[in-house]
Amino acid sequence: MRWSQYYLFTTREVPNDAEVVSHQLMVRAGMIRKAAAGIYTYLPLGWRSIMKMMDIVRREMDAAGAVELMMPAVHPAELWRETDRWDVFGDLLLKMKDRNQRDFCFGPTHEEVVTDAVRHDVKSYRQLPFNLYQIQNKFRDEIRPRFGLMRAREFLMKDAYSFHAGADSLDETYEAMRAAYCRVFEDCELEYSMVEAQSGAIGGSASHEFMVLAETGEDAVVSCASCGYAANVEKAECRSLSAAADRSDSEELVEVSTPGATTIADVTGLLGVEADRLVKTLVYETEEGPVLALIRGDRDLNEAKLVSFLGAQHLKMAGDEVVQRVTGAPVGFAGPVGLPQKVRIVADNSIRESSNFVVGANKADAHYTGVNWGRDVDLSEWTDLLLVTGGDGCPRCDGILELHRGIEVGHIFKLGTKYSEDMQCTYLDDQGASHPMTMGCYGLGIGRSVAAAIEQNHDENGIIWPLPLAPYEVLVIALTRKDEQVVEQADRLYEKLIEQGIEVFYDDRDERPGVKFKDADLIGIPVRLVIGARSLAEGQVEVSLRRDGEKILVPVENAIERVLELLAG
RNA sequence: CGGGGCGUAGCUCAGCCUGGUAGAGCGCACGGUUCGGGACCGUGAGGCCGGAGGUUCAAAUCCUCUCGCCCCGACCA
Repeated sequence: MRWSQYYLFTTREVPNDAEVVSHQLMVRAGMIRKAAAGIYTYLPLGWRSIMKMMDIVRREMDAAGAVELMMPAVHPAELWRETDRWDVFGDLLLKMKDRNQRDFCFGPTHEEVVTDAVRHDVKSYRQLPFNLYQIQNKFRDEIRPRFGLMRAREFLMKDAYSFHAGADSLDETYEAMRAAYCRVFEDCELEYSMVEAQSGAIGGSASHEFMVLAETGEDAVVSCASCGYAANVEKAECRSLSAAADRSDSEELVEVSTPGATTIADVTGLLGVEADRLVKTLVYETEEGPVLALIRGDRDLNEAKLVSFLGAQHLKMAGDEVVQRVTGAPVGFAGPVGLPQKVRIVADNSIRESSNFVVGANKADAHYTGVNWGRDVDLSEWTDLLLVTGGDGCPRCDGILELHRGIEVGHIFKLGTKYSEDMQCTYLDDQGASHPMTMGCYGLGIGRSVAAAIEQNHDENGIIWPLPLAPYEVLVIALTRKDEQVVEQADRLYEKLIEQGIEVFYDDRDERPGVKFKDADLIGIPVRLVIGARSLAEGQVEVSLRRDGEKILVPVENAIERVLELLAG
């Protein structure tokens, strides 16, 4: 493709609404254009990379035995009401009405639609298993779309759904999908990590996320270098923390005055104790009333763990009024001892084995010291509520966990029978007995993967495409339009490369060399072939890789050969 | 949705505090000089200052309301 005939406009300025580097570079390189918050046009150059990603995903899905189909983007509300998700998904569902005021939504995911199709078509265990996938625009009315394609409201996703007669069959497909996802991200040359994950709103039992490691990732993951354990911090476990306080339980319960000390830092400063001697008391609201959660003062609580322990539908930090009502004190002085009313208390294992803690006294400007479980307060509900972080002990071996940031580019779930039960998607077994089908589902963010690739592959001058995702493989630059020799040779080499089946982009614009080099760096095409008057006078052209920039002068007649060599790696 | 910030030319921004008829750089068009890492000179086009209402002789500027966008939190491929 000749640039002069293409639709590509780069910019020098970084757009004022782009925060992360992949977003900035995609806009500057003329790959995407924003239509509204989280809603983008994929411009021709961007669309090519997106299509490359889709091709890779298709190839691996097909190879893993999945079958492609295309489901509607618009879903009737009735299907979503069958699983209750019309309400559970909440405002994330982009809803609309048709002319008859019937409710519809734009599909954010397709469990309902695919299950509806399957329950009509499939009746027998003999027809199982199968795995259906599509690549389609999804719609989620995100509370906060951001970072360009990283969290968009309309975004391309590959979603697959497998149906089985029983868990063993699901396990096989799940494993095949896991392997296929690994191949996809390896094919893209991305540095990624598969981690244990929380299954979230989609539901189900086991689930794994595929994380591209990047500073700007919105997720945190921990991993163990010794045994390979890796998990999203939402899900991660760790070895029990070493006992924080002495075990003597000799100290007496004493109320101490702590005026204005509403934070852990305030209290440790005032009392001269370490933060791990404090117990943080967090007040949460659930649909079944308030709950207190206790955790060691130097650590954070993992709300996902609390939710699943409580089995709650909704969980949020209590507001000031609720805290006042439940503890009888303003925010900052809550504690488990001497509460004005009976409240459910859940305590983290991190504080179970230790004693002589400091807690809030449930009145303004006061804390207790020397608190001991059993003697001063009875705690019956113990569980793991810890938000694991770097430096914690690996739960599987004696290694130490490292903390990384990651971009969630894929997520696979064992759904079990959650949807098939709600929607009566059943089959008859060989005894003629009816069972709900066992399901799996497998999502992969197309645009997000491309954005993640840029996060991982760029420098101060622009994108450095991994070859498999590059919009074109080779960029031919005619450094000037004024020199007939240069133009003639560049045209010829461009045609030759096309004949070789190479995807080649040709900068044939009448621009100054500096502009062309800057743009070349920005759009990041992996292999560059420069034809300039100076070297051509000596019968040479210049071949280089975007990644290292090292320029090799080669005789014109060897140029194609060298380019092919570089492409081959 | 809570907290913060911003809407002025295609892009990045100044002007606003202290009201007086709209600015710069880049980009774009034309002419000229240039031509291996975003050249230079000249000329020019381009803005109901996000929208509505109000105060005022006079509003980009002050006030009210609205819409949009961005950042921090809960959500997720």
